[in-house]
This record gives sequence, structure tokens and C-alpha cells, in this order.
Amino acid sequence: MVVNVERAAKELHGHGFRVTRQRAAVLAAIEEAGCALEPAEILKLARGQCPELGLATVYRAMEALNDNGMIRRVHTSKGCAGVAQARAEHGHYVICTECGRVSEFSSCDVAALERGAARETGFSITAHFVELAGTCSDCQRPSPKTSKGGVVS
Amino acid sequence: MVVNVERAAKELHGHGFRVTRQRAAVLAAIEEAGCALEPAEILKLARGQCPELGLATVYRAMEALNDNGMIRRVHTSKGCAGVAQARAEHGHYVICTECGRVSEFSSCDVAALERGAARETGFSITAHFVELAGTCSDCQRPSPKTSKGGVVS
DNA sequence: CTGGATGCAAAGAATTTGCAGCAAT
DNA sequence: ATTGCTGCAAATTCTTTGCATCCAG
Repeated sequence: MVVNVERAAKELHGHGFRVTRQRAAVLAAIEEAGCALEPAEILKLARGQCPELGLATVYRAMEALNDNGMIRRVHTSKGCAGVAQARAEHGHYVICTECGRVSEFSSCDVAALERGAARETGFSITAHFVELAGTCSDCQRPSPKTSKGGVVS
Repeated sequence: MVVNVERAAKELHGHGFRVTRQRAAVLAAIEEAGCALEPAEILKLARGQCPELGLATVYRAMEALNDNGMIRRVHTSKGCAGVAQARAEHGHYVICTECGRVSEFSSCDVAALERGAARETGFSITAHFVELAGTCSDCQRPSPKTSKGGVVS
């Protein structure tokens, strides 16, 4: 997983951002969690790698990472403060209702959908936001012993 | 438009909620605006009908109306505090990027989409959230003189 | 009448900002 | 060496709550 963090570091660097220990820790936390994380949760997790990390820095790191398309906001009924790693350039999330794990999918063929909506509303559709919910492969099994990526208590 | 507010009142009443002047004003404001409204904006608009209305009441009214499925949260990149009227039982929004107007559409055939996502992620999809953005019929016209439903300044 | 709803103000959260020192390049 | 980044704490902003009073049913 650290591999990806390194790739991300290069990415950040390429955009003129500095790669600090704090940002790496935040990114690693988000990546390893595998589920939507809120600022406070990120702080808690990332402090494992960077104890002096402050909450304000988490917010600032989130902004930097978000602007560079490395993380993306997750909008749930419970709130929209959470973020998750963005693997693909264009992707959408599926959130597990059991363990909170977030997966990404990119096979979004919304053409038909957009056509229908356009017909129904008269709008000219230019963008779409899709988010699905369901149960992940682990939680579909009878005894979800392996509930990895669980929410940070 | 008031017609709908009356229908809504009956609905509220049926669920054991009282229909107060405040709630009617909030509902009417949301309905007439035609675009996503935030608490503060609702307050401003609804005070036209109910001057003593307080912000706390707006929050409480929003909760009541939301619980009854009469309004729905609108999740945009700018924030998720806005709400809009829910016309259909199951519906999704299209938001105009020009004037902010919100329309609803229900022809959401996401079956194929869900299948693709399921294949890609291994999730068993049970719910979907879709929101589209584009330009409404008015704003598509050369001179959008009739930019009704504009955002509350 | 009666209990849910409201207004106001105070309490709590969540997020942003200012600034001096630190550290990545 | 520069200049952006960080931590801390204060400042904002957003939302929720407590309570006496009010009004819809």
C-alpha cells in the first residue's frame, strides 16, 4: 500500500506541493482504512505515523489532496465530511452498509439515465454524481469475521 | 403552488405532526424557490410569510419535513446543507449550474449501472444515489431573461 | 385544555484563520 | 536559504438544546 502513497507523493510534488510527513501520514491513513474517514478519524489514525499532527493540518491536507484529485468526498445520509481515496480519474463509490468499506467503480454508463432525465426535465445534462450502497463481498458471507476496514471507533 | 402546500399539510397532519404557520412558511419557501435552499436562505424567504420565524425552528421544520419525505437533501460539491422539495416518492435531482434551479426526475434506470458496479467491486448493491448537473431549459436559451428560481442573494 | 411547537439565547460542534517557528527542496 | 507547511489557539460558522410561553387540535 505504501507503494501507492509514493506514487501519490510524486503526484503532489509534480503539482508544486511539498510532500511532508504529515501529508504522507494522512494519505496513508485514508488509503489503509478503505472506508470513508472524517477529519477527526484521519487525525487519530494518522497520528500513528505522525504523533504531532494537528487537526488543522488534516483539514489543510484534505484540501490539498482533494484539489489534486487524490481523495474525494463521500456523501452519505449521515453526513458529507468523509473522504476516501480516489483510485481512478473518474470514479464513483460504493459504500458497504455493514462495515462502511468504500470501493470505487468506473464502469458508469449513465448515458441512458441522462437521456431519460433530460427528457423528463428539459435540462441539458453535463455532469453526474453517482453513489451506490450495498454490502461488500466480505459482509455478504454468512459470518463476516473478516470485517476489515471497519470504521474507526 | 399553495395547493401543494396544503397537500403537504395533510400529509404532515396524517403523520401526527402539527401544521403550524412556521412549517407552512418553510415548506412554501422551499417549494416556491425551485432551487436548493440552505437553512439561512429558508429563514430569509419564509419570514416573508412568518416574520417571527426563528432559525432554530427552520432546522426543526427541516427535520420534520425530511422525515416525512417532503423535502430531500441536495448534495453538491459546495456543501450538503441545502434541501429541495421532494415531488415524487423516489426521485433524484438535476441541478442547473447556471441558476441553481433544481428539478426532479424519476426515470432512473440504474439496473445496468448497478450490474456493472457489482461486477467491478463484488458488492451487492441495494441502494443508489444519483444527482445530475446541467443547464435548465431557461438557461439554455441565448438570453436567459427568465432566470426564475434564482438563488437567494 | 394539553402537549407539541416556537423563540430566544446559550451551548456545542465543526471548520477556518493568524502567526511564529520548522523543514522540504 | 527560501518559502511553503505546521502546530497551536483564537475566531468563525453551523447546528443543537434548554426552557418558558404559545397555539393547533
